[in-house]
Amino acid sequence: MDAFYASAEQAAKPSLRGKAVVVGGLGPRGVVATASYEARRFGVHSAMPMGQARRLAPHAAYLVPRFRLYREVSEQVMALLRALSPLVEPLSLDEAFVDLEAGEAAWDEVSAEAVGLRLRADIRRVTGLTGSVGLAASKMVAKIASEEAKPDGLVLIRPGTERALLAPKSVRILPGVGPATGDHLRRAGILTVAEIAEAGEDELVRLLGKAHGGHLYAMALAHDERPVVAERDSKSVSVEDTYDVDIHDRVRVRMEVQRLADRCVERLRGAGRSGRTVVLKVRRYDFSTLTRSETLRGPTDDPGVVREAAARLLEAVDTTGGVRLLGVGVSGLADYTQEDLFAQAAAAEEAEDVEDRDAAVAEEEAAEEAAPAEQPAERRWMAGHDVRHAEFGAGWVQGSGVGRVTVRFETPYSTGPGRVRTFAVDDPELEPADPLPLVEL
DNA sequence: TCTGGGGTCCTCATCCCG
DNA sequence: TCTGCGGGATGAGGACCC
Repeated sequence: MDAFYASAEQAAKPSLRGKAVVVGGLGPRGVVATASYEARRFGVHSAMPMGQARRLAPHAAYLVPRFRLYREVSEQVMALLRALSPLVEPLSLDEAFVDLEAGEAAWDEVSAEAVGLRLRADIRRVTGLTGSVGLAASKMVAKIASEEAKPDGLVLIRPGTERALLAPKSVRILPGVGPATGDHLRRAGILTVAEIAEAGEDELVRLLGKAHGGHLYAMALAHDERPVVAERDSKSVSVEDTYDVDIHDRVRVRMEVQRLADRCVERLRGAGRSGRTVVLKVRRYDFSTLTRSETLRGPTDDPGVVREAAARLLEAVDTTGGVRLLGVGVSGLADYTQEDLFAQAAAAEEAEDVEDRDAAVAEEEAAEEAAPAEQPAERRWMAGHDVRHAEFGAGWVQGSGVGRVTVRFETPYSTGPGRVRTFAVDDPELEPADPLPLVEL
C-alpha cells in the first residue's frame, strides 16, 4: 500500500485529500510513522522526529495513528491476496509476498501481469486506496520492484534481467542493508550492487560476517531462493513506552515496569501463547539502551510470574540520571503453559496477583490525581480520531487545547470538505466514535 | 522540542556438560 | 584425574524493517 496510514486518513477525511498529512506520535518525543506524498515533498519522511517534521511542513495536518482502521483495511487487502494463493506472507499491515504459482493464479509473465493489474483494481474498489505491485521470480526482486512501482503502479522484472537491473544501484536498495552496513561497505569502497558482486563472497564474509556477508553476496547476484511462508508464528511479544519526560523516581520506575508486564501478559494471553524468557528493556536519559533477561524453568502466561521476573531484572539496572523508555517482553513462546510442579502454587498466588493489580491501579489513579496538570479530558480528543455529535453527526478531531476541541464534520463519503466547529472538551453532546469504513457498504 | 513501537535475525561471550 | 574441545543454552547487544 502506498503511504498507507496517511492515505487511509486522506480517504477518511475529504478535507485532507491532496494535502500534506503526517501520521505519528504527537507527544514531545513522537516520530513520523507515515507522511503523505504531499508531505514528503517538504522533506518529511518516516522515523523523523515530529519536531523536525513540523519545522519542515508547519502547515501539514498532524494526526495520531488509528490502528483499528488500518487493521481493518489490511484484512480486506490480505483477503484479496489469499484469494490468489494459499501462500501469502504478510510483512506488515500494508505489505505481503504472494506465491502466484502456488495458487495457480499465474504461470508466466503475461498471466502474472494480468493478475497484478486486476489486484490493483480490486484493492482500489474494496478499500478506496491505491496499492503497488512488484512482480518477479524471487522475494527480494519482487520487493525492489514494488518499491519502484510506488506510488500507484506495477513493475514486472523479467527473469534473467535482474542482475543487470540491480548492478548500478546503491547497495542500500538491498533489503538488509541499512545505515550501518551501508557505511561499512562504503568504507571498503563498495557503493553499488555490482561492486558487491565484484568483491566476491570471501571479501563480503570478511567484512560483514558469515551470515550477513554470504546472504548479501547472494542477493547481489539476484540469488534468492527463499520460499514464501504463510502464517509464521510470532517469536516474541513485547510492549514499551517512551515517556514525555524522563522518569527519575525509582518507585515510579518500578510501578511502570509492573504495568508494562501486565500489558505484555495481556497481549500474550490474547494470542493464546505463553513464554519462557522475560526481557526488560531500559533506555536511559542519554539514549543508551540496555536489556536484561531471565529464562524461567518453563513457559508462563501468569502476570504475577512475569511481573516478579521483570522486577528482579530491574533491580540489577542503574536508573540514576533518569529513564526515557521502559519495555517488558516475553520470548521463547509456546502454545501452552507448562503444568509443572509449581502450577498449583501459581494458581494459589493468582488471588494475590489480583489484589496487587488493584493496588497498582489505585496507586496509578492516585498519582494522576496528584498531578492535575495532565489534563485528562483532552486525552479523549486525540487529533484525527472519530467523534459523533448529537446534532452535527460524524466528524473527527482537528485539534484540542485550553478546554476546547475543534471538530470537522465530514465522513469518507462526503463530497467535499466538511464544516468546522469548536466545543468545550466536556460538551455532553460530543462522544468518541468508531472509524467508518473507507468505502460505503 | 532528537531520536516510536513492535518485531526479526545475527554475533559474540560465557557457562556448563560430556 | 587432568585437559582439550565441541556444542547447546543463555544473556547482551546491535542492525534492520515497516
